[in-house]
Amino acid sequence: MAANNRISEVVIRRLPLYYRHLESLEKSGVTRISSAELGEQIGLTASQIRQDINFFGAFGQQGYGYNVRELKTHLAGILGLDRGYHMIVVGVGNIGRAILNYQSFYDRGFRIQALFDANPALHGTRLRGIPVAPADTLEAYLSKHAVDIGVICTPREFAQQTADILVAGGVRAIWNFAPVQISVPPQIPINHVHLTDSLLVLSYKLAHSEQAALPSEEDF
Amino acid sequence: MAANNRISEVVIRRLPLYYRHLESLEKSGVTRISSAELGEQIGLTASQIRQDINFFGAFGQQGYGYNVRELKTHLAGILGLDRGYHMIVVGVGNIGRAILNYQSFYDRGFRIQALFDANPALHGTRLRGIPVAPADTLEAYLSKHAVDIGVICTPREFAQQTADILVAGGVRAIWNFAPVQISVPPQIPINHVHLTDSLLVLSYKLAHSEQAALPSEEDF
DNA sequence: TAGATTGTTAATCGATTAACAATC
DNA sequence: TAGATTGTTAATCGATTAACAATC
Repeated sequence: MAANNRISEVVIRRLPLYYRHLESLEKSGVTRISSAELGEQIGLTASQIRQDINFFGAFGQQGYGYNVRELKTHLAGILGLDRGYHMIVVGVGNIGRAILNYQSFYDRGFRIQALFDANPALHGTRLRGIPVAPADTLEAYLSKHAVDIGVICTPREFAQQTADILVAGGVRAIWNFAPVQISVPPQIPINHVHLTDSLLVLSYKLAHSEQAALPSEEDF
Repeated sequence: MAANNRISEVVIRRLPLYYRHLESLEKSGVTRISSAELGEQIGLTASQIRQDINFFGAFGQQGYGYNVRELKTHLAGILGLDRGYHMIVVGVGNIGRAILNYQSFYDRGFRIQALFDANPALHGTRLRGIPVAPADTLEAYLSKHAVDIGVICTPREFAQQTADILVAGGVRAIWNFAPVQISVPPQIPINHVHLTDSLLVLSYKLAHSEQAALPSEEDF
């Protein structure tokens, strides 16, 4: 599906935005939309939206625009949401639990099969119905189960070794929340979520915003 | 500090990476580094690094490179980390707690003063020493305390109204974790953390990776 | 000093926007 | 059909890379 050859990263990163917005349009009962309307709603130009979509195919219709449900379905396919994914989460501290609680992941086909944690108090318990196994049983688990996405929510010092075990065990992609750089073989897609980076960008904007000039250092 | 006029977003988003890397170099005892070495280590060209840094000033020295500690200090200033920020977190579910547990935010000057939650069981308790107040006391709290950054970790349906209260109460920037689009006045910097987007990008990459062609649909 | 490496300008590359013929 | 809006090519804009003189 999809003429995928070398789509640029900036385009790929806009796809989830398109997808989310189409989902919400569909929920509101909107059945068709033009690139101009869509652009206005999500803050992009109509040109850019048409360009982006046309990297993958001609899903619109001249004189009409796009069928919301149809375009959404195409995007789901392009994003790989038309298949199911098996996920495991290693480390069920707060971030691990936050992910577990995201119902929308489940709805989009991302199924968490198992949880792993070093804390013995959690072993044998279930969180949201999913069993928590000892972290040192991860390797054995992977030898018996096919896992698509491994989510790393361990403390930073265990992140790399966890990634190594995941990759050796055949996990096909890594989603890393540990605040440390992790290296994996180049064919394994990996996404890092650096919360700190997001906060520092916000800090930059705050420090350089108009308002920033006015208030004094500390007013507490 | 800093010739800040209209630095492009892509440059700004690289600053935290530079900063984090310099921190780690400093910890390892590295005192000087050239743009070529730095580029190799973080995967950018030497040219790009020099360009990025020079938007803010000439912090290097010909024939020598950059002094790690000095450049880090400059970047801290540029990012606004040389001042302290007062933060509050609204909603202390898993994401709220995860943020609370990020020691590194505290170390960089982001101080969480207060927590708010709708759950009565939490009222009057403390998490990591920080008191949890009822969500409906947020407005009163803001009338008495100056807050720089408001972190929204509420369920999606309360996110916009929380943002409205924060902005009306004088909060200067918003960090939003609720999976919904929030609107605030244009002068208020806002950063959205969309975990779903990150997962969908990973899904895209997995669906279009080399390996993806080989395995069958479901092998479980 | 000679060697190294920055700061900065110029050249290239890629992404966005504009324009318009095709067509529903 | 006439009007609307896509798909797509061309023009513009911006970001990255290359090059090199300045200088430590």
